[in-house]
Amino acid sequence: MSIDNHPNTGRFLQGRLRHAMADREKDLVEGLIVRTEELRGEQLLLKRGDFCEFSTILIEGLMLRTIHENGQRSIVGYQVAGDFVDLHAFALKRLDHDLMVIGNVTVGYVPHERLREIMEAEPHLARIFWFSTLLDAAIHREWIMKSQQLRSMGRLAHLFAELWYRLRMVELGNSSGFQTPLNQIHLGEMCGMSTVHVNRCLRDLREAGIVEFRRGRITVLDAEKLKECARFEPSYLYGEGGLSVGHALDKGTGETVPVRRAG
Amino acid sequence: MSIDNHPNTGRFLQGRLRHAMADREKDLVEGLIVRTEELRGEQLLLKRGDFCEFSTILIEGLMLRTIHENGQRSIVGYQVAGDFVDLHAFALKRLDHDLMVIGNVTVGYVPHERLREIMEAEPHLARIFWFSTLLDAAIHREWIMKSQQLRSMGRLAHLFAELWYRLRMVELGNSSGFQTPLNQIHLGEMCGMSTVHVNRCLRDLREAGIVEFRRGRITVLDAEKLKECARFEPSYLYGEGGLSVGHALDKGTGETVPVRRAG
DNA sequence: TTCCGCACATAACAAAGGCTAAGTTGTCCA
DNA sequence: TGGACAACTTAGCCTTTGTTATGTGCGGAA
Repeated sequence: MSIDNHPNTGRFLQGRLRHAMADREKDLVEGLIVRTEELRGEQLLLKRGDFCEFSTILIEGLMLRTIHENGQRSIVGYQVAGDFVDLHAFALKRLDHDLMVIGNVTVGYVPHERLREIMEAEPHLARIFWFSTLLDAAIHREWIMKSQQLRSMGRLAHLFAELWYRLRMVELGNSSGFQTPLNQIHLGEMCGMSTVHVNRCLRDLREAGIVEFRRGRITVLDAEKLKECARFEPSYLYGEGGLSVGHALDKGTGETVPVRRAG
Repeated sequence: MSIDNHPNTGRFLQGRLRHAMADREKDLVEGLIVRTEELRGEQLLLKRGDFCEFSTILIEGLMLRTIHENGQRSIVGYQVAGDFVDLHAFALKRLDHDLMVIGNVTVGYVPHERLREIMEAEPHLARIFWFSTLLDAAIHREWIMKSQQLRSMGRLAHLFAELWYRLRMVELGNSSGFQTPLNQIHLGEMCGMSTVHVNRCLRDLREAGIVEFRRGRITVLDAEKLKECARFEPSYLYGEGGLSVGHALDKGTGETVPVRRAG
């Protein structure tokens, strides 16, 4: 099935890259996809150490970046619909972590050969791709920060706040909450805590009137309290529309203010 | 002072990028530096939220990526001599974290304008720059994993193991250990634990005959025990020489083995 | 030399969170 | 309809870690 007649094309590429790309560029990127695949349940898509010759765009659903070490699994990140999941496989070649799908997922495959071609022909797109991987890194840093500064309830709240924010950017979820294929085990693996303790904290969050987690449905009871409890400050997601890649590079607008001169 | 007569030029760019670049390319990158600066003590180089028009190469010393939130400081990463520290400022423009120098440091400044030019003229270098930021992201992921899977003593051991490994890649440090400007407060901020507990764990590590920390000198007492205690598996640092960017992209060698076909 | 300040060290208590072991609920399928 | 199974829930105990308080040792400045 081509991307053009996929039922979810509407949401595709409306996420992190939407502000920085012209319509023509969006068409170009969509045209890179040589095949789409639908997957369901929890399964491994790519293994740590694999070499690959294609990258993956997440068209619909949720994907997890996991690392298995000494029998234990960690979830070190996730991607939502519209994300270019696997761009770093293009430059790294060998993956340093696993990619898993969860729930009902549609992925699109992009051969590295075609990526290479388009990046030479369209330097602006190349920078946007780079930006996309840098955004993942910024999210990683925020996760490191939260793991250092927040106790378990705050970490859970931060996860919910971030997920909610990212899902609303692609018009999934609304002001009352969102759906997710994650269960309490996943939450524990994402926040570095035991399942039992996840459950305790979920009860605390519910009783505090902040969020409610119930069988794959997250209901935000009080957005302000959630933000405060999570100390959630979304600027690291660069979601305000001014991704600035295109603008600053193409036009050199006055919005870039140097703080130290290098001359 | 130009980079050419800087006393530490020998180590410059011998780190993460050394295997992937031709001598000509190394010269090109060194030529990008318009000014070097020496700094000492602990000071802020760039602030979260700053916009900048240059990137930074760390020629000598140690730099920290920090995030201050509600009066508390987190160290979410660090760079060692030879690292291209600040490449992501080129594409992100607005920084999501602070950059601090610590100890005796020499930095080189590269204007974004020159980066832009060279990346268009030398696509291979552009991919190497991209790779460098992806390597930072891989390190972030490992930090997330270790914060989820290891208890405090293991996290500390992992930090020492990684630092030791990265410093030896640039010929700082030797088989017995290394020097560092970090103190116990920094260690706590890097591993997400209180200073008191850092001290407890350092005693445990010393008494277990694993590593000894003493006023800026880390002595590795038993490399095997250290590796085991930290569950340190350095493949995420892509340090084996096969960074594969140049190889796979330039020659399409047989070393890339696709695991899933996208056609 | 003496004093001051910073980094390091230790102890005692409190809080957070892990672990084991039971339940309970809901859903799917024979 | 009932049994199997997975996800969720709770309790109790114990380890890990944070907090507060206080002490020690070393190097630099007057």
